[in-house]
Amino acid sequence: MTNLPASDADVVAGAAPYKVEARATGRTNATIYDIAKLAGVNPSTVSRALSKPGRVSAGTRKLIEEAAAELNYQVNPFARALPTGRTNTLGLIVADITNPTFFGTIRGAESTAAFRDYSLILAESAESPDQELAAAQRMLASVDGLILASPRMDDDHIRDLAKEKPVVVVNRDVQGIACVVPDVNKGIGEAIRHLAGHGHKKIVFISGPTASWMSSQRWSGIQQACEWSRIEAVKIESDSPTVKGGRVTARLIVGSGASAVIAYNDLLAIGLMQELQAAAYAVPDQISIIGFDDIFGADFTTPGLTTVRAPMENCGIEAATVLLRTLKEPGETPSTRYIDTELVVRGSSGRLL
Amino acid sequence: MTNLPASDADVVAGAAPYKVEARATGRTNATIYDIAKLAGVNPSTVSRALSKPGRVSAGTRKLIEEAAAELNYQVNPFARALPTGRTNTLGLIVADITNPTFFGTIRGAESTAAFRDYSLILAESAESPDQELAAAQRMLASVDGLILASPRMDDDHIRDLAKEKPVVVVNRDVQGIACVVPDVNKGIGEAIRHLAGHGHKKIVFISGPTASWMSSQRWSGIQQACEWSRIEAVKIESDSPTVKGGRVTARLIVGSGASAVIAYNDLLAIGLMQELQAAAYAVPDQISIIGFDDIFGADFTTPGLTTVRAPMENCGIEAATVLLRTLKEPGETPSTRYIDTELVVRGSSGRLL
DNA sequence: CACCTCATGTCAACCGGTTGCCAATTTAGA
DNA sequence: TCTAAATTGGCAACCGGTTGACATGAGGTG
Repeated sequence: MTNLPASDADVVAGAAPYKVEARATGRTNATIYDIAKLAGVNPSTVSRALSKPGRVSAGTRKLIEEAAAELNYQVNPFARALPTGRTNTLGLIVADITNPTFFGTIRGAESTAAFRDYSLILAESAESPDQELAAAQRMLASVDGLILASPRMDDDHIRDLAKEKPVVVVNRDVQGIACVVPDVNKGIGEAIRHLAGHGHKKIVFISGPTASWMSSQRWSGIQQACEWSRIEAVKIESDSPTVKGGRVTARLIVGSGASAVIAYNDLLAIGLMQELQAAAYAVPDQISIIGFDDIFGADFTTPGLTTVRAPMENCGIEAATVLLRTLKEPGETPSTRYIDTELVVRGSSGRLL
Repeated sequence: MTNLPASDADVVAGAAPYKVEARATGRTNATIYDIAKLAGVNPSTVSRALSKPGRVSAGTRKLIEEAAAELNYQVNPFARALPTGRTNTLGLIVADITNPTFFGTIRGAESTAAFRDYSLILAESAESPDQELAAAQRMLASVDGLILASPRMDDDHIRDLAKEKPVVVVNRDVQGIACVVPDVNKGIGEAIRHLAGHGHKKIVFISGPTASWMSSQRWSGIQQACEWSRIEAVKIESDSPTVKGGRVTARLIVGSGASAVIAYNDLLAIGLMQELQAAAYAVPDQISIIGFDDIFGADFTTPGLTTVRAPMENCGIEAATVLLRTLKEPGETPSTRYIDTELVVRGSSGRLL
């Protein structure tokens, strides 16, 4: 009840409002200052011991590391990011999380990032260029670099992003940007030789969305390979690259006179196969079907789907690897990396009976 | 070549080492200080105008917002997180990114988080309890809360994590932790009634991993429903809850005398169906097959797989919603939420012929 | 034994947004 | 018109780890 202690306590309380807040938010972790106190050194020595090897004597370093271990110390990533700008985080934006093509990309990027002690922030654009750009903008501040998987936005927008932070694009070739793209040619070559070897003379390609860069890549690859193998190739448009879209094209296929179909992706191929089988067409005895991607579930069908596998997990790994390398050694001129594709032969393709 | 300008420049360079660094790391964004200068107010006023509505006059607020827009200002999440501890980020750890069961969870959590302007950090534990715990520990520092989807670690470890930051568990019931769990009973009831209505008298349940909480849930639900419907139910163990595991059990099924099978998950069901069909058993004419989850691709099979759908996207949404609510209004006692399941009837189940 | 080099440790400013406290200003009420 | 109440604005400390500049001490050489 005397004035002095009370006022003294007030002053102290007023001087350190954050301590209260800190406890309230559960931020009770040890700091480098605690370590410094325990180890009897200066905080900055602790900082250097933990982040710059060689700057501190082995003995002191060991002392500090022991103290850190004893206090169960974990660096505060925000405190580290604030002055340095290094966030140890990668951003990944995919067009559609439920599209199985991206599962592999996500996994590859995540595992690669985790291996180098980077975190991965994931966002989805729901196939909308605007949402995609907005998500990228939001992310920019909190990541060291960005991976865009099958981006839907303009090339120019991508290049704008790349001016702020390193960007790697998967599944699309953008001038002046580091890209990771499946090289369809190897897989397509295998597919066409496979069909030619089984006596097919005419095939149909069911294309994807007309604006899709990938679809045109695949079609021109098929045309080239067919020319080489003296196979006639025609193109049929699909309204959407989905199972349903595949079903719809079945009628057109039947009338085309082709004995084999290559679809822009597995979903189309599966839909087509379902519809043909429902109409009592035998696959592959009457018609062979080949897809693209080798998505999860491509082997669930009866017969299993023959498909040109795009190793998306490898693309994710490669994209993250390129990005991490760029972060470590900036200045490299961006280039496009090609990931080999390969034909996975299952039951849906074979000899005509 | 005169001394004065040179030394002057040196001093300036020495005095502001961070500016150089800032440019090098691309951190060229506007700050609240830039806004303050442009709007002619104090930086703290800017801070309040942007984060605390009502603390600043409408006019000043508008002025500040215009300045912010003109400078294309984005808050620095690290600078905000450092003093407040609020990161506006949620962490999600899944056991296996390539397991299609989790796709829905990821999407649901991501969309819910994004809607409230939260970011989502994703990590995978590769089914390892140790890796899972390590990932969670790493994440703790950078997120406001954590979602654990089908965690593999001990209950106690989960509770330890929950002492640090709010935790929501999906697909498992942990005492004292907020959980989101599919309630299998509705779907199972529908499945058993469906089978009973088609005249089945004896069914087999192919169990999942023996340690799996979900598997025992499903089995006891099936037992109860079967008792009610006067159906005999027996259990067969599988070595792994995969397509291959399903194939292996086919022999056992054939010898069991049951006319219908319910598998712990869709992968098992699909493997079983493939193997039975390969041995010329007719599905569903000779045997009905029902799975669990309704994973991506469950409708790729011929016939399509009848399955008890676990709406994992809803689980992800619910988990993120619960977590965000907890962050806004702490103190709520954690409880378990149940998400309804439902039977999706496709071609793999029906009347015996 | 003095001098120089090099390794090691210390100091203090800094990143950018937040917030408790108090001063200044406006508005309302008497 | 003057005072009291209510807004609004400004100051400065603070979150925690990083880093350039400098001090200190140990080891090596002539």
